[in-house]
Amino acid sequence: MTSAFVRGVGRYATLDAADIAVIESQLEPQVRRYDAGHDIIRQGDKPLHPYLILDGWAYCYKTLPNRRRQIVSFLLPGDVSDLNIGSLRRMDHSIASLTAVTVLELTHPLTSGTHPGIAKALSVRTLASAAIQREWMVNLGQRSAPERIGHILCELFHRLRAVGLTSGNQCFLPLTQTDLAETTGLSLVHVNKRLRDLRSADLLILRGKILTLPNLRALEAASLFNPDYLNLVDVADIVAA
Amino acid sequence: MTSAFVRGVGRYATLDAADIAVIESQLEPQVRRYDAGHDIIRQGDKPLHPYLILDGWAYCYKTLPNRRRQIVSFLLPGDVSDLNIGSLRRMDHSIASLTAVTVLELTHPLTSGTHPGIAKALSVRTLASAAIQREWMVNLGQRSAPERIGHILCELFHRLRAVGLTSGNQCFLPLTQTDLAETTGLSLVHVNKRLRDLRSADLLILRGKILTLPNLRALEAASLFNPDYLNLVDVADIVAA
DNA sequence: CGATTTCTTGATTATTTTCAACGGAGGTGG
DNA sequence: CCACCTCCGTTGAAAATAATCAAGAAATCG
Repeated sequence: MTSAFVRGVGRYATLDAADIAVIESQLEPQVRRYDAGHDIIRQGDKPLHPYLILDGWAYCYKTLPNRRRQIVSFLLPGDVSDLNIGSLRRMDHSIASLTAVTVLELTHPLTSGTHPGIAKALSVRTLASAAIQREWMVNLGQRSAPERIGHILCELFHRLRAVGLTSGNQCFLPLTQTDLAETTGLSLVHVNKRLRDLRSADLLILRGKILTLPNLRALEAASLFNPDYLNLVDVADIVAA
Repeated sequence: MTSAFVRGVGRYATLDAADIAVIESQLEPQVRRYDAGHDIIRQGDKPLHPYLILDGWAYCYKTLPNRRRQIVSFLLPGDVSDLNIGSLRRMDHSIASLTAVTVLELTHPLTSGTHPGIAKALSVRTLASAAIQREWMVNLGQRSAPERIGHILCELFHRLRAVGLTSGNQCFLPLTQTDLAETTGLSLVHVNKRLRDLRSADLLILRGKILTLPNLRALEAASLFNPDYLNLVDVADIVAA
């Protein structure tokens, strides 16, 4: 259970033995599980505390009065939701589970200055999320439909690989085309058609919920994808070198 | 000089006399001025420290290899750029001045845990930026062209009003139509035409660099704008109540 | 197995971009 | 002071891109 924390968060700062002991001793009571497809917290609710994803996929979204939705981020194992969220009066967005998820509720002792190593690691992780959000704005504002779709798939693949959740050129991808549409700001029908183009250009295979990227470099090039913004320490790249 | 700090940041947390003394004693050496239209730090550079805007407008942007640009945020007086930015290897975005700006460089003593009141106020401010970024994603992904343009103008007006930079229904707006295009992810030509529509619907007047909103409520409604996400403590609303 | 969700496709319509051109404002140097 | 230049705003027309509408096929789930 600790492993997702260390994999996802410990990577960005040195956690000493005392830090890890704190995490382990405080883990048990604050771990929660949610089934797939449930809201964990809703837009308008009073915020409680940040969450660290231990296992499964979650996502953040905002709803407009006209019922349209925009997915604003994905939370993968090791990811953290907004750290100081407790300071706000109301949630400006909802967080929901995409698959069954296990989360760690980050109650005060873990995020406060009492354990500087942990707090530092968490805040660097938050900074990484901010960089991802900026890149998503570029995606939504400046890239064409096929580029947007390819870009988000490249991003997810890189992020999953960094936490050991890929195998070869494959990963689990629990997204429907509707989810992809709400992520990329495109209509469902358009996502379907551009996905077909990418498939027939042999840039991806999407069957069941398994995504295969037969030629990651080519998809990256076609999507104007550059992984620098992710600030990942990529295990696969280290091993390959 | 302290006033912009207290107006923009002190609003979100209680700063005690000692905090304010620290800020004032450390202000002088770290204040810098930039002329309009200059990069303060560039994508790819090694990050130095966060900035607090004391006066003037700055903005953050990302450039794609194909020369297209996306503006990802505006920094108004009292706003802070990413706090822990020093932890990253390279800037994922550039920061530039739109007008002449005065900034406070937030060197370590101000952001560290040594002055918890200041650190808290700054981190709440960062959280507010994250909420704004999420709303921008909704803007880019889910709103139509006229809604996008109206929405960003409403946002800027509210943010300026919250720091006392509006007078009546007017404010200074140093943006060209090209800037608006790079913010909203639209082409320059299209921004020009939708702006004309908004003008002829009497929802805005834009002459020189003065923006007038004769009917803010109507523009908000037309743009699906709801100010909750800004988490502002709005002086004008308090006075009006 | 039936019911529901998800995926797929074609046709039509709407929105947005691109291309091309011109006018005005403001600054610079002769 | 005027000629010139550049940046900014404006407009019309054509082309490209994406949304909407409608309907049927495939997959998934109790």
